[in-house]
Amino acid sequence: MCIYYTNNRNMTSQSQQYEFAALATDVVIFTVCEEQLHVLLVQMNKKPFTGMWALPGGLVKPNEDADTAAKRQLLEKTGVSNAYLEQLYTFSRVDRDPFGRVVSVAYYALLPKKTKVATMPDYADIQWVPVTAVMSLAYDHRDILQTAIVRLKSKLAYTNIVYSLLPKEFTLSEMQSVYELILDTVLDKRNFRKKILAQGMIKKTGKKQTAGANRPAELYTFIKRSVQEVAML
Amino acid sequence: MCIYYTNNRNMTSQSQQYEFAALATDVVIFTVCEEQLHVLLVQMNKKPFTGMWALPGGLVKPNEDADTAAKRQLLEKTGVSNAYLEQLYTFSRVDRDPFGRVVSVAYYALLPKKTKVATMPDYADIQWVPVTAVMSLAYDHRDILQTAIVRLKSKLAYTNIVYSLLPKEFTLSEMQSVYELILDTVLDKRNFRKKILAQGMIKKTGKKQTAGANRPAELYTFIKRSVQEVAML
DNA sequence: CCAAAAGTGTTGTGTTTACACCCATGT
DNA sequence: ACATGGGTGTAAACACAACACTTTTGG
Repeated sequence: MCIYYTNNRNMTSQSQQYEFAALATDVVIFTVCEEQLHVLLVQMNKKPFTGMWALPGGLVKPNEDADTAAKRQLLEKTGVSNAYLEQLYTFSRVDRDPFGRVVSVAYYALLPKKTKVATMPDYADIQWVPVTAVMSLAYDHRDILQTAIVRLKSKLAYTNIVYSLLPKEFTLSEMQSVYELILDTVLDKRNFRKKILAQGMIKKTGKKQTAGANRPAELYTFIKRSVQEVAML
Repeated sequence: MCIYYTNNRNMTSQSQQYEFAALATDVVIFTVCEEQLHVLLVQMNKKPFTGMWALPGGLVKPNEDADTAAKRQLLEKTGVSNAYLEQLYTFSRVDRDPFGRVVSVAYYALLPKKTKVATMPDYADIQWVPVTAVMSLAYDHRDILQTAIVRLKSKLAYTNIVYSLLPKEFTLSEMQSVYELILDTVLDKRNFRKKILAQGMIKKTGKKQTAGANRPAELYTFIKRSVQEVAML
């Protein structure tokens, strides 16, 4: 665990004042279920945070860039490999990790539904938690989560990423409810449908979804599942 | 230059597969002058990039977080300490630096006008360059610059940060021209003025600015110089 | 008096909002 | 038959886009 860099850029005579940092990623994994925005949290079983909850994360390996590490974290924790994943912000407070200089490149991911998660040997527990129910978290993870929520809200309004929170086929009511839950607004059903359909981004599948004692809903699907900048609301 | 971390988070028996990285910041410093968006570049005098141009940047010190390091870079290169400065993105490609693992937390800064810059001993030269004239850059700095330009455009449209590119007192024509240059659009003078004045973010100073053989322009100033999310155009 | 940039309103068009009832199904 | 959520149109208010001439100054 001793690494020697000889000739680094800008490292002149006073190079002893520079240090190396451990590089980590933490991933804020969101999903919508039971009419609430949920985030995936792990419970730590190591000191000094034993018993506390934290975002899933870990060190970046020598042959990985941060994106790859985040993708790996997501896969390890959820088994999902094709979710929406975006770099969020880099957190580098000197004292953010009690064990030393650890810089975290934070990411956030969006999953279409509550995926079953397996408890991992490294953690005491792993759970989906409604964001409104999140109390204190280890490290600076509260800040990371807060930053992720702000980013998610703004991305929902200005892009079509809502597709990554919805299953392949979905009803317009489901879609509207995702906006209402996350943006904490109430939307007019008729106006919402008019606007969304006018974007031309989704189409009817022809199928219908029967759910209980009411009229079955048309199922829609996204024509393109790629991010585009569009004013959604 | 040998650093030993004993007990890091998530570092279990297989910890030898983890490595430490040097942490750097690079700062994309923008300004508008001579009817063009300019970026501040430094010319390297060290191998293997001797003679090539790059973004100003350097290693983060042990007692600094990335924000502080970026602020220091900006101050060292321009003498400016109160500019708009925002984290942009973290670049972590494994081979982005030929000397070893260097992760760069990139920032971008906005200055109100072409500040005189002093050549520093560490660099062969330092210059304002129109972004359209930038050819290849050292490291992955071309990507960083491209990312910064995209971010700047979107921030200009959705926030009031244009204040950070304008002097304390400015004319509406100057303001319009900043939008036109950066967003590469042509705006209608009357509609622009109507909209900007309707935001209520700027007010007349009462002073006028005479510039050549024409009618003097009213000077305006921002009521609040803080970032707000507003649809500007 | 000419050149050059500053300043100023109106009208048509499109977009957004507000709002209430019928439809299809399961129990 | 009734409870439940799905689905639909219209009118008024507002925002946006297009458009041309007068004003003030310096040379």
